[in-house]
Amino acid sequence: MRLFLSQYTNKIDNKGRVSVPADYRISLKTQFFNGIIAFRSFKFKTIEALDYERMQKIADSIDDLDFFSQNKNDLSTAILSDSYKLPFDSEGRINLPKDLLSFAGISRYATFVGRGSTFQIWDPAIFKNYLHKTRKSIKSKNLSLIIKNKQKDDKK
Amino acid sequence: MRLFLSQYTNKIDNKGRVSVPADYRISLKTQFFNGIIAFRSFKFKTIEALDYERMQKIADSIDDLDFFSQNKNDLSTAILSDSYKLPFDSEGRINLPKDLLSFAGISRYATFVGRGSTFQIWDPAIFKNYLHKTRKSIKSKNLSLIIKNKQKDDKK
DNA sequence: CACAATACCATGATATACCATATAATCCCA
DNA sequence: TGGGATTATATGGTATATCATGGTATTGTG
Repeated sequence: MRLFLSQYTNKIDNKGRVSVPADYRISLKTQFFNGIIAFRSFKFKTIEALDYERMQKIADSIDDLDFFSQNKNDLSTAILSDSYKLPFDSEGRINLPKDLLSFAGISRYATFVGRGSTFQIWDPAIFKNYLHKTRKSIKSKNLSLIIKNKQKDDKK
Repeated sequence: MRLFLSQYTNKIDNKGRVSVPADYRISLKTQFFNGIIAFRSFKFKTIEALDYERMQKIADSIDDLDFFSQNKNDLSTAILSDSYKLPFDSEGRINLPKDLLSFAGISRYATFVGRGSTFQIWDPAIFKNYLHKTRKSIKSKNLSLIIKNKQKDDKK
């Protein structure tokens, strides 16, 4: 079972290549494609990334929506058409398109951020700032309560 | 069923390795990962630790397709991205990252503190101080409770 | 033919696996 | 119940494998 955790900051070389953390790579190798799917985040200045099989599921769920609905058109345009298939080289690196790099404000280093079933790719400084703010706001709430509630949800 | 109890203080060697108490290790071995998940506490100057399966449940509860929810984004990032997968070596030791050590103020020795379904890793001196304060406050609470009961009795 | 994308090879640093010993806990038999 | 034997555990050190990174060769393509 895949589980993306923790943070890893790797260097982007002058060819645009960057190593995907080895810990992530194991979870990303699927039957049909050895690499990642990446697209621009809707909420943050970051690149969203996931494995091929998960993207297939998203595509399937979009197909299930009413063909003529506005939602389907918006979603398929926003996600599917804007996604990149980024295969690994033999060393486990990917080549991040300039389009995505400039969107996320990434230049020399990229921070891989685990989010459980998916992960994100941030500029190190921008992410550090975001995490700091988020931690602050959560500190005031009761974390153990949040976790308990989430586990309750699982039983549905 | 896992149940972390008691306290154990172990030495951290110059490579950053520290033995997880044997008593805890049995509860931590899961199907997919033999080790612990550790992250910075939101409440105390300590490292929070739990088993892999418990972290999976937390991750699974984040809705697959919901890229739009602000709360879920913040929460999952703060917890999942900030946690470390720390596998056991063949002797049952883990390698505590410097990031976590400095956060918890740990240097040469680490105190493992059982909390039932999870446990914490403290600096021995800081924990001793915290425990002392906690016991004090409990004592005073008990005292006030006894007094209240006595007063009830008096009314008989 | 020129260029870019991809495949292939090399290396230093780091982390992991492996082995060895000291110490503490447990067991077992007299 | 005492005390030696045995096992489990914590800790220390060394060898090995993995990983991130840099570079070169080769392929494909316009």
